[in-house]
Amino acid sequence: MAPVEWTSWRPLRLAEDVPAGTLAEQMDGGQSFRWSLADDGSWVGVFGRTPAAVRSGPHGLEWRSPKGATHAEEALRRYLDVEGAQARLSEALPWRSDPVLRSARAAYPGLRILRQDPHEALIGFLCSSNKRILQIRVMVAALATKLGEPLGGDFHALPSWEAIAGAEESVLRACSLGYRAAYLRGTAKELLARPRWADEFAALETPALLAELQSLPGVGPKVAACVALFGFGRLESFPVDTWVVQALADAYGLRGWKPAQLEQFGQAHFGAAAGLAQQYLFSAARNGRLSRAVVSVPKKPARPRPRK
DNA sequence: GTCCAGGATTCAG
DNA sequence: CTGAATCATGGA
Repeated sequence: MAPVEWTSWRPLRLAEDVPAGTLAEQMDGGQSFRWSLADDGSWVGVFGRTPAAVRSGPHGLEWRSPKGATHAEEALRRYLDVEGAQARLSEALPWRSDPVLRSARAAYPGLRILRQDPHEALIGFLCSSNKRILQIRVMVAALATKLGEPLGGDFHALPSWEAIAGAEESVLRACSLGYRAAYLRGTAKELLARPRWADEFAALETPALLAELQSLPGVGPKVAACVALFGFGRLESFPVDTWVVQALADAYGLRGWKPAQLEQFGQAHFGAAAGLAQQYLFSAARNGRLSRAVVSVPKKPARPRPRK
């Protein structure tokens, strides 16, 4: 395997600067599971079928790709939302009146929701249940290496549904998937017959999208919310995992609330970019940087509203 | 050994 | 409908 020849580093010219701490959280904070920290401090990985590297350099965020890659810059600018749509959405979040959100947002300035493709998000979060981020990354890397198309160097695309559905049991088991192997195979078998599934799903309103996602094996409320947020750009989606449960209990006084109730609270309280607010809180909570001040103690709704 | 992880599914009530 | 048990694996 010939070593990869990289282009020189080039600036991305962001709407808002991204410090190294924010970049680390963005590339390895539980959104995508495809990026690794290289010895030189840069983040190296594959998005879609494009290998790339990014780093927080002396002149802001910089990128490079293997020589010969076409459209890598355009794709990366989209992936990282360089154009700044999320900068405006973040500004519009209620951080002025919410000191918990304000401190979480200040801890990770410039943090963005990665605009992953649906395939990447779905495979990643099918592996995510009851697993830590590091282990999810290992599982996804094994899937790509064993079943994904080689992209040069040691880079591999994520496996197609056809490759997953046709994989030997021993191969999947060697990816440390545990019981999630059945989730992946089950979803692969259903989507194998729907090559346009991502386009069909993308045409749905968010409630219908969530319902369609949850009809897949291994996709429950939380995984569906993550795939909608990270894979389909539904910024209003508010995934509730164990960290968000703890963050909302500690900092918002919402002890004893069930996940569906917390999801309803998050969307009502944070609005159109609730998913982005969720990512600030998730990152702050997971890294022990969440403000402990209770900002509000709303009344618990009598019944969680069904997701429709 | 015990507990937990960006939970989902199945089953008892 | 809700809550508990179960699932496979690895790290703290």
